[in-house]
Amino acid sequence: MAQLDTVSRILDTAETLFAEKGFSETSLRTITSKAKVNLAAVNYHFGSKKSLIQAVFARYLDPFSEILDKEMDRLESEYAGGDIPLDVVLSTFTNAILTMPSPTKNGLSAFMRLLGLAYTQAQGHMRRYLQEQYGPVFFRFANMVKNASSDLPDVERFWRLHFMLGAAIFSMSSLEALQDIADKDFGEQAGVRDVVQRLIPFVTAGMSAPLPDLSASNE
Amino acid sequence: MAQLDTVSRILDTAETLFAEKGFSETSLRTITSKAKVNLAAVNYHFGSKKSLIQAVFARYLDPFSEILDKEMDRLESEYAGGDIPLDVVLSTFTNAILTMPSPTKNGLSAFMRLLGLAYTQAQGHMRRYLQEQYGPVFFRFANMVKNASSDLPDVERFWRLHFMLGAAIFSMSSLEALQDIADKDFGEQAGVRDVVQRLIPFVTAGMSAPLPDLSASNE
DNA sequence: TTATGTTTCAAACATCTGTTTGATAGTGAG
DNA sequence: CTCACTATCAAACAGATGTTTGAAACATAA
Repeated sequence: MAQLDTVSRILDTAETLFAEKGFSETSLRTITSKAKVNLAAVNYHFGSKKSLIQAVFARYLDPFSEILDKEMDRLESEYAGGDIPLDVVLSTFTNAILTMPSPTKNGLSAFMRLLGLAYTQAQGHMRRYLQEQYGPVFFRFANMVKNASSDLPDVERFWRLHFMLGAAIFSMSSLEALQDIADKDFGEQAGVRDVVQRLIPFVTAGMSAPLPDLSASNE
Repeated sequence: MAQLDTVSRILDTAETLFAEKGFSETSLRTITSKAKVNLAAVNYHFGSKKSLIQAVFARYLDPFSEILDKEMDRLESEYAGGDIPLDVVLSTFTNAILTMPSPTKNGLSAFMRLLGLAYTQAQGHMRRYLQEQYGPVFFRFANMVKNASSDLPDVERFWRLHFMLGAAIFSMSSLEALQDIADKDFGEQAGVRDVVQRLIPFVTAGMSAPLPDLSASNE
């Protein structure tokens, strides 16, 4: 491995360790020793551990949100005001993920794990940071989904969007473990692309499922 | 609140705090002070923090797995060797969750959050514990799903099962946050039952979606 | 060269962590 | 009552954590 500068080495190592063990389970000492930099380097370059976590995310999400934004431009001009099918909208999202030049060699399964962790583990600062930083782009995407499923009641779509999100984040964040099982049990060596390609029909069908009967009483 | 004994007070408080902030983010001192018991009480009654975490899970999963097992008995005798529709199988699972007498007042959204955390956060001991302790029941359930979707290739079903799992765990673990948004944006006060009732058609449709085209090259 | 600003480093800091200890009550049986 | 057992408590323990410090090394420009 080429001798990168201190900042990059910290980011790479932190990303790997965070994805493996979580944020609070990864100490600065583990990061810095594995990255072969001094302990104080993190606080010197990033200020705090929190800021380091945000920096790890930014390195992925900055290029991704940019690509997604451009892809949505392309899509809107291509369909020129006409209706965009739902599966096309969804594929745009996943394609943006797949074509994104990975900032590190830790594939995007690492990043997906991070996303999942950020959503479930970090209750406070991380979720707020993500919303403030990348909210507009995802809001735009959510709007495209809305237009592509205009027959769906708003509330229903809201929940289904999160079902979709859950299916994606959960399976992607456990990707490596699941790939191992799939390989052992079925002899199939699935790449990230294969899993995504399986995911698309699943969520598309879920989005166009018949409406539920909510006649039962509330809790 | 009635003055419960030390063990129960610890379990209740630990459950709430774990669900709110995660396992490693919750210290024994926070638990014991909030539960108004001595710090040493946890180690005295449970042995260690790890064992406390497992005890919190056991209090939910022991009755749940028992109910699920009996429900599967009932289902098999009712259909007497015949094919059981997929949505019936899935509803059995969710009904087992919904009808389960909650050991605490922290509804089951707290427990769902715990499950999600255990799957994503606790990398080692927790997942192993869950598998060893409750593996057989869930294996039996997975088999029922298999019989109810026999037209699906094994690999495909494997992945879709995890998509399903992700949608459920993810949305349930963020349930309260999502309910707040749904209430604010759409004026709908959805209970746990409503969300589950929305989830069923979504995952059922996903399970019976058309097979994906995997012609593209691997990564 | 000197001077200036940036980066690295070992060491220490203060605080928090899970766990253990030994003393002190409380309880029920013989 | 006495004995043995269980439970609670304040205090201490040993170790890990994020962060800060002040000196040293390095680079760059005047």
